[in-house]
Amino acid sequence: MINPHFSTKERILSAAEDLFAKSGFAGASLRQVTSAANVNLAAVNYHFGSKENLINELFKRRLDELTASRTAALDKVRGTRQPTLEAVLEAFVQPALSLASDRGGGSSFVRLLARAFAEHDQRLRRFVSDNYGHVLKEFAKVIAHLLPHLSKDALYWRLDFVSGALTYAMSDFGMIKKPAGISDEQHRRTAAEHFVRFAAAGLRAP
Amino acid sequence: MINPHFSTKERILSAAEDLFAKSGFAGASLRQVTSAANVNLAAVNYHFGSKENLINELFKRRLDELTASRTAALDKVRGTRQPTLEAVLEAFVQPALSLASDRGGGSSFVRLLARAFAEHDQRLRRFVSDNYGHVLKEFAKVIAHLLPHLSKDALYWRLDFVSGALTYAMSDFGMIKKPAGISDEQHRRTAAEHFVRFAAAGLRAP
DNA sequence: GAACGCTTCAAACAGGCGTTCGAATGTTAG
DNA sequence: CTAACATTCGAACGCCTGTTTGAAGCGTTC
Repeated sequence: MINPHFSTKERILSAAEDLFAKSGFAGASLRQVTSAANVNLAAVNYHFGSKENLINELFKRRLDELTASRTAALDKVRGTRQPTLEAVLEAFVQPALSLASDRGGGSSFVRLLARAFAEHDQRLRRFVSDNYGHVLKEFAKVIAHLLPHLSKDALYWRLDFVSGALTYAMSDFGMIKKPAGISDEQHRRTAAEHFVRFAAAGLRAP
Repeated sequence: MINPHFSTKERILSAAEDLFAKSGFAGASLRQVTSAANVNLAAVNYHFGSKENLINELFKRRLDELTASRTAALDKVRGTRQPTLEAVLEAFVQPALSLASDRGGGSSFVRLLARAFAEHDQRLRRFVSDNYGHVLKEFAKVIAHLLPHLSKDALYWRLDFVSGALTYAMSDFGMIKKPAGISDEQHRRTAAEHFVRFAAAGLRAP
């Protein structure tokens, strides 16, 4: 399961991602993680200091990547002459989708994100919103500009619905919904198309 | 916090609901639960058999209530001459909202539902879908009838987005989004209005 | 080769976990 | 009052938790 060529630190991160996604942060123990990573138990505290810090590093690794490619995609859309709502949404979804399809185990992380959102653990929520909230604000600004008729309140609610829809839909990827005989890549593309269409219409609601 | 007039069993259920919503099923211990409920530790295993069974009973108590009132609301809508999509969505959301506003602590349960959704614990998912999936199917049928132009696939995806958006938004009720000086009841009503409008438009997307 | 820093290791730590047990207590029926 | 039952209680069970410790294994540098 875990590639032995990777460093101890990376193997711990990968195994932790998988196990936390499967059993939750409290549900998966460090012994399970280190055993899956083929690593000594004490390695976690040596490399990460504590279980809690391991969780933070885990999010940092993926979210840095995710927000970077989201920012890039958004800038690209902004550069075009007439940005459409669909294009902005695409810029938001596509990076998450390619993360989920990453061979490096990003699909577990997508489920982990959904879990983190459901948890009302203030510490984790704070960490995420502090470090990555600004990207979401950028998207909100562009979308607000594209929907000038919408009140601040309504926009706020609808953006929340959009992120909820995305989070939960993504957390199911590869679980139950994929029909047999369709490639992962194709599955994700149709997922993205459905989502963008749905979200754009919802945001444009009268 | 916990009403001492209630029976041991009920106090355990209430305390468990709160604590599990706050810390997760693995994160909250029976000692925390029984201590919050002002009840002896052994009472849980005496009344419920095990922690796992306590969790099941917890869901049963609320979901029975929720699905019953959803079914009633749907039947009412079905009885009208020209059911609108908005009315059907209202029938789906309103029972969840009044559960969340229930003085009996239903608001914790709403967050618990969001958590259960995010957990990919097969046991729990199975329990929920086995016992309450038929109500969702009823809603899906009515909505499908109202949107005849939609393919089965598209409908499936969009219903998933809708439930994701709802779950996610509801899990935040009373947390950060409520502006000061607005009553809970009013807050929930505007939430429902925003949601129905958003979801209806998304479902109707071209 | 000795000394160094970095990493791994087995073992142990104190503490919390779900569950079980037998005695004590409370409640109901004859 | 007594017998029978239901519930509560404190204590303990064995197991698992995150973390710490000190020694052992390394490759590098003097």
